[in-house]
Amino acid sequence: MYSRHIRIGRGAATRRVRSGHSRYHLAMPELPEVETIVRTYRPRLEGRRIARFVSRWAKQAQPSAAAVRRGIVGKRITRLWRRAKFIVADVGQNEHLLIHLRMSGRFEWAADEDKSKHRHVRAYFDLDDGNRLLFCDSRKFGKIIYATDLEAETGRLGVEPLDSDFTTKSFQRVLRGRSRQLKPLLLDQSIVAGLGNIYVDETLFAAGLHPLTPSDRVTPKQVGGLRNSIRRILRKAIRHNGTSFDWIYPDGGMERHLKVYGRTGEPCPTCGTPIELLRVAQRGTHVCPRCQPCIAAK
DNA sequence: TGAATTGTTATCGT
DNA sequence: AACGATAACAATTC
Repeated sequence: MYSRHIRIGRGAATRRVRSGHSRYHLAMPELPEVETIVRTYRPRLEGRRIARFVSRWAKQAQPSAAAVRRGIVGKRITRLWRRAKFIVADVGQNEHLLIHLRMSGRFEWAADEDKSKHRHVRAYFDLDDGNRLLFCDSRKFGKIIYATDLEAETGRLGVEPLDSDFTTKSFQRVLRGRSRQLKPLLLDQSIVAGLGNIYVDETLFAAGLHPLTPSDRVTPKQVGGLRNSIRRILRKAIRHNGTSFDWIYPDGGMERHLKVYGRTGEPCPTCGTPIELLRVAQRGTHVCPRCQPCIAAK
């Protein structure tokens, strides 16, 4: 077992990567991680009836803990799927349980013998097969939502990047129609849904684009490259079960394939120039200054 | 101890 | 006014 330490900014927390019992946990579930979770839990959740729901931190339940309980208890989960970073459980005609993990949310089984994972239990679901599903979330930013109108919850989300309607042509219309820095644009869930800090940095590097590039300065060829990079990297990340920096996603393997994220100061895999850490849209942002030249605004 | 962490939303500025 | 950038916020960790 090895660990790698990464510093972000002056005096920032040290991250221990791929360390078995790390207590430095900075999980950031994005589309590939949520997809992995859905695939992992689907066999044990689809077809199950929810016998009990208990909320221990009511603010995370919407519209209220009581409304979630009334909405889902006694209902059968007919389908578990994903929309952007939402986990969606269909529990009836026009009835849905949506879970957003935000920064630190995760599922655990109460029966798991490793009880060290059972800290920060904020809610749990008892199933008709006797299993108890825990919702753990140290930062309490996650959301548990009961919705009869799915559109009201997800209607503002943009295109699914892996869907066929995410085309270079449609993406180009979006980029050309405004002048906005690429990184905040890609983080905006109402445009392309599901990207977060890790995959935005990775896709911009793959496309050779600087995060501050104004969207209307991106050439048609570059738009195609960026769109293809987004799809290629997300698919690859899903294939590797997402990125795991810690115990929250113990089985992910994508972190070994990240080229700039979390690699400040390390040589760029393409040209050897040290990876730089910038702050863009309040986020730690990793770039190769040579492969991703900065382009001025119009 | 205060700075760092993310996605969403409110507010500021041009 | 409309849009883009920025700050605030949720709470926790060391």
